[in-house]
Amino acid sequence: MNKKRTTLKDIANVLNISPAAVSKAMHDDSRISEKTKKAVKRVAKELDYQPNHLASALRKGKSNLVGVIVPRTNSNFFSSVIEHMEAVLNKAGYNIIITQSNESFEKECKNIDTLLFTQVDGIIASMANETVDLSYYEKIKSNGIPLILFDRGENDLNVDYIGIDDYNSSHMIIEHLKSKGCKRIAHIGGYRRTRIFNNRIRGYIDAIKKHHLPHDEELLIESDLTLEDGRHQMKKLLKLKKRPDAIYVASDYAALGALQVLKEQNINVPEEICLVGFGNEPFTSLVSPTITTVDQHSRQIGKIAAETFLKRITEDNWKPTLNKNILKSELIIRGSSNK
Amino acid sequence: MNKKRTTLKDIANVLNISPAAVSKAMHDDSRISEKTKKAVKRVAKELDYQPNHLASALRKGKSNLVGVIVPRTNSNFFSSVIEHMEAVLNKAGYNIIITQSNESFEKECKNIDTLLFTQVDGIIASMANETVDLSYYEKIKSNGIPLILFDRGENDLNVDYIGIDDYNSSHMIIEHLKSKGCKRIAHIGGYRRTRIFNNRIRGYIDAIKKHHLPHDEELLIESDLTLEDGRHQMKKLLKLKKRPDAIYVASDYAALGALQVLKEQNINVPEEICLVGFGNEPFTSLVSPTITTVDQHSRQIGKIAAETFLKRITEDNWKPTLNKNILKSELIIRGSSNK
DNA sequence: TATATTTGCTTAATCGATTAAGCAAATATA
DNA sequence: TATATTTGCTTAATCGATTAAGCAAATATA
Repeated sequence: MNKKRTTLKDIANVLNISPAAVSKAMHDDSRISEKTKKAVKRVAKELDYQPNHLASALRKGKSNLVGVIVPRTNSNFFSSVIEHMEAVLNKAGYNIIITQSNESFEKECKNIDTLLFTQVDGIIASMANETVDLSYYEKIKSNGIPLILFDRGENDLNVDYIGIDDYNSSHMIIEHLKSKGCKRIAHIGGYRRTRIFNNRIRGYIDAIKKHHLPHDEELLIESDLTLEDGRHQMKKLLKLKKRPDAIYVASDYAALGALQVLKEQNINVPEEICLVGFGNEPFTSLVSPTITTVDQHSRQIGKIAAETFLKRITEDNWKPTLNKNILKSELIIRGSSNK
Repeated sequence: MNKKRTTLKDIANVLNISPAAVSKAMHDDSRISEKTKKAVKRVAKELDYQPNHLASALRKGKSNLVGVIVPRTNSNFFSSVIEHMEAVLNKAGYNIIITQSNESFEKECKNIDTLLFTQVDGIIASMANETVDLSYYEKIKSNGIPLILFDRGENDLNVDYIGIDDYNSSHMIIEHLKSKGCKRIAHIGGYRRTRIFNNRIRGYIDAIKKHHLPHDEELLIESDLTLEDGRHQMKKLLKLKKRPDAIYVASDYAALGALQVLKEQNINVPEEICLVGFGNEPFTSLVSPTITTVDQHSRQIGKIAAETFLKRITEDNWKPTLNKNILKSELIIRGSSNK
């Protein structure tokens, strides 16, 4: 019975005016009399009118939807970015469609297709670990809608990017560890092909050299940064002849894995080995000892990403260009390195 | 230059046939010749044709979008439910729009409006803690689209529901604790107004009585189940004259807060006090001691929720009715209760 | 061979909302 | 009073894809 939704035409019929007049009245067009506007709005309310979003999107050529692609939502960093991004976009009349790639290149491509198919007005994305081939992202660009990258981005795409200063973050960490008397600092880093992890590695190497600490090949490890691999790489490090006295891990998850191994082997943290993670995931302050880590200002990143999108969408003849927005990160010193 | 997207009409013009024929050819209509189909598909590929989803959704009266509302994505349970729900729905040609309520009733109402506005074909939701007024959910029902609830649901809405047997889960926990010799078992539960938490409380009370354990008012506490409140309520319990020797917490987050307090006060877990959480969040196996908890079969829940939606959408004259799908939960015994 | 059926398309309407163009009445200006 | 402008609407086209209805040619059947 309640099947049919109210349309502009229904309201028009009640008031004996044209649907066009109703449409204009609903949008407070200056050429419609106050009397008509009031009548239209009253009837709209009475009939519980809900505009058909598909029709107006089709006609206006914009859907007021923004697509979001993240490696996973199940991480405090990403869900916090999304939350604050959403707040800004909602205020501007946009809704978001969240998709997750689960760090898979294939799933990411599917997500891009899905979002383009859904006619989103723009895409805000953080790339999967696996992603090397950028042709799918080029597809977004050639579609003419804004593409904004955050955290995991690529310079080669020449689009807006929001992230933190990874290179400098490594410097902060190394300086902190040196100030605590650490002399042999290892780094469990991410894959070099991912720019942010490469920057952390470069920062690590340069900082080590700057402070005249030993730069030993066996102290620098590439990892997928999962908890499991964190465990695995930690075990490998502990088997070295010359053990490190500090480990800087490029992700909190892998750092937690490392911490588990250290505890299992009864190695005192931070007294024997200092540990630093990256990301300020909530659990870093929950485990014992609490883990020193780097805060990436997720709220700021979300807000700026959304604002950048809104800026691009209103610019008249905007062309995608590389535009980096690099935030300063914050070192959160906790138990695992505070000796 | 690349502004205009290819439309059916463009393909039609190239081949000198009607757009209607092109549409049918793309959908492999039996009344179109193989020759034409091949030609159409070839040209579609050449011109990189992407169907306009808005137009077909408007015409067909369905968007192939499913709205999802969860209290937060930043929890392993919900993100796992979503992941598996998505897999099933994608296979059936549906995409999902994820929204989070952040446990706020107001945000939840906004999300419902947003999703209805976006013309989703159905909504799969888990309710916010705050939600008592169900009128917004009634709005979904009166819209005529399927509403499927999971985890946090309400019988009064008379719709499909997928969840675990909370009442029985409490029994399993109490039996486990009794088998470990616990005699005075406290329960930090959720708000009674939320059905699942009420069921856990009822289960706790009935199991306590069944096993002739002391049912003491001061041992039963209502909480918002955040980590902070878990800490707070644990401290209160420790101040009791007759301390409990086991705590069953209705959420892993609050259980973690309780564990922190126990460790801070140098109370041995499980020897002095046993602890059991709920939800099998990943961190329960990461902290020390590892936390005994209840697995809610998130994968199953996501899968069944999606399948239920697909069933409802294809049913000819379906009327929403209460249809509970209750899964058996699984007790995962770990260090915090294994003495 | 004459009629019936099938094949392969076209025509035209439709899903609702929006907007350019236009028209008549009301009001302002010279 | 005659013309110009403004007000308040209507008409008709449009955004693309889809589909019911229909038509001519090809093929099948009597």
